[in-house]
Order: sequence, then structure tokens, then C-alpha cells
Amino acid sequence: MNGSGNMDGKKGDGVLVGLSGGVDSAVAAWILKERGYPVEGLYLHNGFPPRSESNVVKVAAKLAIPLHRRDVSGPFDKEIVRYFAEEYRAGRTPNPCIRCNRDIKIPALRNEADRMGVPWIATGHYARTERTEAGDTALLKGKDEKKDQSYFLFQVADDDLSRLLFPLGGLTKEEVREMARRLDLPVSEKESQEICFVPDDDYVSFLNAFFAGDPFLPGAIRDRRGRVLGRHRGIHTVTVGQRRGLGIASEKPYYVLAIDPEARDVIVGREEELFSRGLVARAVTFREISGKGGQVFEGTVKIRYRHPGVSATFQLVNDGESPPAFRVLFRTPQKAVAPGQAAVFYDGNRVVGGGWIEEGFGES
RNA sequence: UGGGGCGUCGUCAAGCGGUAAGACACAGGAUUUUGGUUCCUGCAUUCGGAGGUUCGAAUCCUCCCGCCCCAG
Repeated sequence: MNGSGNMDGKKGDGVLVGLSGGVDSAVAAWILKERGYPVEGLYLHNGFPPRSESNVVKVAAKLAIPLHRRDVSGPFDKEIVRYFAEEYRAGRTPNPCIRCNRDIKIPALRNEADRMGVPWIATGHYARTERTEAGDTALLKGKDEKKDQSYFLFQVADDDLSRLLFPLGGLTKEEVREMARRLDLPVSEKESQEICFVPDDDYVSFLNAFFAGDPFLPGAIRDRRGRVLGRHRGIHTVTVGQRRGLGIASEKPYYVLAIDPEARDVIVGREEELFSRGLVARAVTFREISGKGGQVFEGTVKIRYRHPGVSATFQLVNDGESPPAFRVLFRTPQKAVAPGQAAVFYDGNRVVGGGWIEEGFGES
């Protein structure tokens, strides 16, 4: 490939770019335009107070591209917000961005492109694709390992991926920032997005409001022996690996080891107790061309965004479940395996599949 | 009310005559298309209280208050 993302679409073909108002999507659109694509922008409105819609309008104006707007609030509410809330209710830590990319953002882009008769779609993700002679599309890490966002895209449908362009895939964040500065794009330098539908980055308040009729109840913070060390204000206020907010004074910090939603217990322990030798991932899917999915195979796994990844052995759990579960055994123990997060499987730079973390095992 | 011990930041805890370490907790910030992690910064003008000795005390003395242990 050409190191700048997948660019093998014929010049002259149109591309619909998802614009968020941030630097990345703006630069992505600009690059495509530079390459000669007829570019149009699409802003997706999720039904929550928009943070940067005005920026999107400015970006589109600056780039002189048509801007479309689509309301996805219905499905977003149904698929993403509800999932997000229910995962916390169940004592897990959701990853709404992955679900959104898979179920909302990319499909909406594709649908809209279909309606417009536009062949390509694009986003500002730091990821790459690679096409085989057979015409299959593989999902690859972005060149900037530190910014690689393939993790967020591991479950995007194959059909969607084959039409997706990632203009930033071969760039570093610094290069993208520099381009934005040079072009004087009307985007804020800062774009810490956090969770896009949660106001003030306060997801706890958001959940409290969501479950106003059936509120989270406080409970005990205990060590592994069951000794009560403190109280928490609801299991939704913590996640596995968390240190701050527990309020336990001690010689060394405590971290959340596990959450028991039935007992409403939060189990804490020392940093060294936070390591797992492996994990069980459920609802595992594989990318069409990965060639994986056998009983046992090797690779690397990322257990959260910005996790550097660790070598691992993947083993099918033969319990008849479909999609299947896999046991993932790390080469070296990993910290804070959080149920509800995604475990994304890689073969080198290539995403081969992944699933959702059920639990870590083998404390060391 | 016999004997012994102890009272320093929210918690634990250094200091033992020279002008209040550190850890945890907490707060703010940085980082970040999830949550968490991590990093940086801040956090006792004051050492249970009142006197006294001293150039100078959290550190020595006296009394008071409170707590703990052993005796009863």
C-alpha cells in the first residue's frame, strides 16, 4: 500500500467523509480533496447537545465541500446509550465507541453514501486497510502506533470496511496537527472528546440520571478476604483497575480488582493483585480474510485502547456458544483486565478479530 | 483515679532543642475518540490545651484534657 491509507479508489470517484468537528476528520477530508476526490461531508447528530457542530460547518466551508447532516439519535439511543448504561448496571465497563463505529457511525456513512450514489466513505481514524488480489480488505494498525485506532474498528463489517478510506492511516498525530495549523483549519487545538454523549465528561451523573427510577445503591468496598475497607456510591462509579475515588487511606494505594453487581461489592487489592495471566473473551468474531478462528493460534492481543498489546495464545472454548468464546493466554501477565472491554486479536499489524472480555484469570 | 504508655495534615507516620519528611487519601491540571491507568502540581506558619525554661521548643519542665494497656 502507499503508506497513506488505502487510496486505490479511482480518482474521480466520490467519497463521503464523516466530520466530527475535530482536527482529524477535517484533515482527513482535506487530504482526500487534495488527492482529487470529489469530497462531501457528513455530520451525524446523535441526539445529544452537539459539542462542535459549528466547527463542522466552518470546516466544510473552509474546504468548500458540501455538508450533509443526518440524525441518528433513534438508533444511537437504542443501541449505544442503552448498551452503555446496561453494561455499567451489570458491573462491566463498556466501550461505546466500538459499538458506535460498528452499528451507527460507519453504517450511517455507508447508507448515506449509497443514497447519494457515492462509492467511498472515509473517517479520520488512525488505521489502515489493505486489499488483496482477491479483493478482500484487511484492517491494519495505523502507522503511528501510539495513536493506532484499529482497536475501535475491529468489528466494523467487512462490506463496510471494503469501502472505507483512512487518509490519516499513514500519518502521525503530530503531522496531522501540523497540517491543520498550516491550513488554518477552524478546529480547536484541543479535542479531548471523552464520551460524546456524556455532558461535562461526567458519566456517573449521566448514569444516575438514566437510572433515576431505579438508582444504583451504595455498597461495600472489601478486600479479597471480605473485610470491609470502605463504602462506594454505586458500582457504576468504579471500573476494574481504578485507583482514585476509593477513599481508602493505607500505606499503598488500592485498586479495584473486581465488581460483584449482585452483592453490590467492589473488591479491591494491591497493584500486584491486578495482573492476570489471561482472559476469556466472548462473542468473538473474525475478520473475513483473517484465516483465523481455528482451535488454537498465536498472535497478539490488545485489552484496551492504547494498550501496547501482548503476545498471546488463543484457544477456542468448546462450549457450543455462537459466536464462540476464546481463552487468551498472555505471554506475560497483564494489568487490569476489565470485563466489558474489547479484546482485539492481531497478527502483526493486522486485525484478525476479537471479542468482549468476560473476565481475567490466573491472578499472579 | 495504683502503675505504665501515648497524643504531629482526613489516615498512617518521621522528627528527640535550631526553626514540621514521606506514604495513602483528597483537589486541580496534563495525557486520551471508552472507562481506568500514568504523569505533574497543590495540600499542617503548625505539632491535644495552658503556662514555663531557652537566643531559639513539636522536641525540656509543670499543670490540665483525651485515649490505651496492666492492675483492680
